[in-house]
Amino acid sequence: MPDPVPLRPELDKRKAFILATVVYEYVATAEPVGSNTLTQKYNLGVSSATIRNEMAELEAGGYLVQPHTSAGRIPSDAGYRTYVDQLMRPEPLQNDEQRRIHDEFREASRELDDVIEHTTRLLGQLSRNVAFVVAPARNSQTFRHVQLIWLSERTGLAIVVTSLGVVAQHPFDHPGLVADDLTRLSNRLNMTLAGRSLREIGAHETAAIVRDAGLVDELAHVLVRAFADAMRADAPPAVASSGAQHLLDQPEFQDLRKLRSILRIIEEQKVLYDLVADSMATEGPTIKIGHELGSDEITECSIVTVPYRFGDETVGVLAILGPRRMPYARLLALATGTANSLNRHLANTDIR
Amino acid sequence: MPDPVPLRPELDKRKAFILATVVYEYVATAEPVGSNTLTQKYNLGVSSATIRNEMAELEAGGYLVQPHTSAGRIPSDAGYRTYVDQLMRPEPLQNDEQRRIHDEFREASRELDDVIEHTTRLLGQLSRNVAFVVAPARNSQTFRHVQLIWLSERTGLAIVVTSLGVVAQHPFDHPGLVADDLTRLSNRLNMTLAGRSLREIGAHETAAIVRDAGLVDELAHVLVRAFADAMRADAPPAVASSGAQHLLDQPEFQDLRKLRSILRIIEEQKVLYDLVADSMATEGPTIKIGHELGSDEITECSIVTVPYRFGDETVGVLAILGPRRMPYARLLALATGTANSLNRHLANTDIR
DNA sequence: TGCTGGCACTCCTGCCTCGTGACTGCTAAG
DNA sequence: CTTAGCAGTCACGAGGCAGGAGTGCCAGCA
Repeated sequence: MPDPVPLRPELDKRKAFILATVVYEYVATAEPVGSNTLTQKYNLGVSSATIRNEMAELEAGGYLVQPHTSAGRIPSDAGYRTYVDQLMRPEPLQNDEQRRIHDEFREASRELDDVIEHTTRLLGQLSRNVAFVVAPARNSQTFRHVQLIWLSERTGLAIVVTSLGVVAQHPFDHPGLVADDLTRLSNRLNMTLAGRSLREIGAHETAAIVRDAGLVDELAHVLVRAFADAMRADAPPAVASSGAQHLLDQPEFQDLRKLRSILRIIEEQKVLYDLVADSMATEGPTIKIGHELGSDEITECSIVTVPYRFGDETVGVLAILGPRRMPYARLLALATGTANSLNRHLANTDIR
Repeated sequence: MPDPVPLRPELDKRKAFILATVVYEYVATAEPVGSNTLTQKYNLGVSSATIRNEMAELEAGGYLVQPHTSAGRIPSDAGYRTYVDQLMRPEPLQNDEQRRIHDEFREASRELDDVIEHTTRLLGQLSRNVAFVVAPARNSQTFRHVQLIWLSERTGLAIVVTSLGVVAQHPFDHPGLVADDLTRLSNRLNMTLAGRSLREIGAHETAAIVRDAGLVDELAHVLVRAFADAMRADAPPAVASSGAQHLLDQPEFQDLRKLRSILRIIEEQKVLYDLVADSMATEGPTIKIGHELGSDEITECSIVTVPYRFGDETVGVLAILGPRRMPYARLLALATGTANSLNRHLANTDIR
């Protein structure tokens, strides 16, 4: 049994450098890093024997692990964590990536679904990893407009427009619909609800407004339900994903069993959402490494998430999922840069 | 060089049975089928030597191939084709599958996107292969209603409702919008266009209607564009897919190179669409085997497609993609059964 | 003429062995 | 504290070998 990992004993400068270099090298090569590689490729000023001693201590401290006795070392979860928190140098976005992001959003549509889809694909391509994006939940949006449309004597449609331009529709049936009734009711609802958050608009409030409009009870009931359905404030947010094929390029996923469990996860929106839900509460980026993800199935993975905003509020998150051995600094820059562009785009999309 | 495959020389009854049995056995076991296996597992009434002679002739006829000298035989594309066209017995839908489909559509939503998404997942799960569904193109739908909504002095929204309940939105900006103008114009458009196919409604016709409404020229121009954008009749139809993880269960995709190229294809809606676009012109199901797919990347695959309908017209297709070694009869029944349920559901969804 | 048993031949597959190379940890000396 | 040297460990790949599955062909029989 290894000793329990001590809580971050101060690393001296040399140990820190060695740890950072092991991470860097392992991320680049996917091969366990040995003491000889370090002394030859990096200018350390000491011999490989010294590095061996240091590495042994880093292993004792829980930062490195050895896949087997006669192999080099690879970072542990704690090693990556220390690297990410303390050692990693922020990396600026490459010019061509910057440009690509800029171009993508310049010609982006104003339809939210399209934007989310395109953002996901963009992030998947640039990161060469799996990207997924949690779309804004209905309840983070603001009510703009409702229109009850008369389609025939017995069917109508409730259409709700929100701040992000999302149009939610819900059809309703009732014998004896009258166009004027619906128009009058639409106007009432609009006057009362405009500008308010979907979250705070409760069913009983709308019910009261509908009742005051003086409609047949039964019709009122149908309308309230249609309206509530169209708002659907509590529906789980959709999750779009892209780039699953990049997993195959990673040596850690040559094993088909691992690959399968991850592919299964990627196809389940609910699971993806659960993986990143808590990072929506955080202001800045979040990085989760291996076991920190809390799921046995993907202990070999890490996820970088960056929330994006609409108005003053976080409404969703961008995420990049890949092997723990991922270029954290680059992916962080990429996700952050994309999130910034998305923020700007959404702000311009607002239907004021 | 093998001789060119003769065009379907009549197979005698015994050859036909042997071919069918080889397909059946190979689909079940994924192992090349030898003459001994056939005589032992199936009651043929002749010895393995006779089967060997027959199989050699089937190979000469292009129906079977041998992976290597000392192996059994597997069906060629032509072998599968003959099996599918002439030998395969239709298989009824299993009861539990039937029930599952029924349940799924009973509680299906009335929103088209939801329905397509659920259908795709259903088909992926039941087929244990990759399923994808081409959503109805806009231009196969009928115009029901347009509503130009006034949101503020300078922004409005064009909302188009079609027969399938799809709501297309497009925002527009123009200084000095007047709610009454928009309402008046909406009414005019509705009167003229209701019930017509989106395909036949041209931009110049709408332009004429808008012009007659007596609006400022510039505003008229903006509205025509917004309306045309919302109709977007020429947009390529969306393609939803599900079940990629099932590929990993197939022995033919243990090779990561093959797997990668297929995964890449699955992520490209355009490519998926091109693979099945022509089968929308066909009345019934289509089965494409290996090279028939016309793409070098997926010669190891087959696709079963079944078109689905809305009103009198084919609007999209369900597809199942898997290894050539797929249970054609079962998947055909599955896709057909699902398409039937989808047809029924869409017919009920129509907003009359 | 068609079917069958027998037989030699081919070639994949799994298994074992063994050499090689890449590491390590340890020790003793600087 | 650092370093050179050295013995020890272990994964990995190549090569060889036996076993087995399946074929084609041939000669004999109904």
